[in-house]
Amino acid sequence: MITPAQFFKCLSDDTRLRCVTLLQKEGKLCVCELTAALDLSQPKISRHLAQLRQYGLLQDSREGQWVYYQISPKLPDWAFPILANALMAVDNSGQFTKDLERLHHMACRPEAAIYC
Amino acid sequence: MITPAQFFKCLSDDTRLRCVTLLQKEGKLCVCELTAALDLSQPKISRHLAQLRQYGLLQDSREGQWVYYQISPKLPDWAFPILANALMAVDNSGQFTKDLERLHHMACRPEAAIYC
DNA sequence: AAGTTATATATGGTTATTCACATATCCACA
DNA sequence: TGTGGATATGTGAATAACCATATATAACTT
Repeated sequence: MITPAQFFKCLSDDTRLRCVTLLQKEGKLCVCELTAALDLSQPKISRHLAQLRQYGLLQDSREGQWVYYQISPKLPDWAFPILANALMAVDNSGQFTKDLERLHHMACRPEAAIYC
Repeated sequence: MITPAQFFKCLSDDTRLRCVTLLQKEGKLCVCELTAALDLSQPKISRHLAQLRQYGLLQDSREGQWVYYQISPKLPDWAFPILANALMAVDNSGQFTKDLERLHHMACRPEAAIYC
């Protein structure tokens, strides 16, 4: 089980924090959506997601071609309030707002792929 | 001003997390009290405290021979709930309990120095 | 002023983190 | 079976973090 220090280390990198707070807000996103939202290279995102998955903070699930990530529901009880507070900490920040905008304006999001 | 990622990095090391949560619980402690409570070398504690001070998470104040540290009251608003949750996360853990015990059984704590 | 205690920093070595670039794997679909 | 999009990983380099030991500063005491 993840320790508090390990948990905070997961949130101590800007790329990881942006991924986690986006997932906290949006529920479930695939790698390509996170790549578009954060405007970073796919390998970079993928590595950080793997790290978060290995610590047990994220859970992945494959749906055909896409791998979706979400906050793991199996986290210890103390973790969830901290995630909620982390979201409040970054909400209203310019960075987070831009990430959300890029996500919502993304062309051909997988869930909407049928319309492309 | 400290960023959320920097703030979480402060809490991502076990030594720093133990210092911060002890201070969160006890209010104000000097270096020698923290050294006794954590049962670690004084330079190690001092370096981590300096780091926390430089990020603005802790505030120091000299009182004669002793330098006291406390959680900085000047932290951004989002930081305080996270600190409260961090305390809940480590509370009831064996480590935190032992740290508190060592602190309370410490011989000649500065505040009680007159009785030594 | 000298000695003692409390605290801070400097140095050097080891390990961990992060990144960019290239490449590999996995899956869907033709 | 092959092609392309989505995701993962291997590698090497730059940087940062951490630790132990030794040393330095600061203040109180006698």
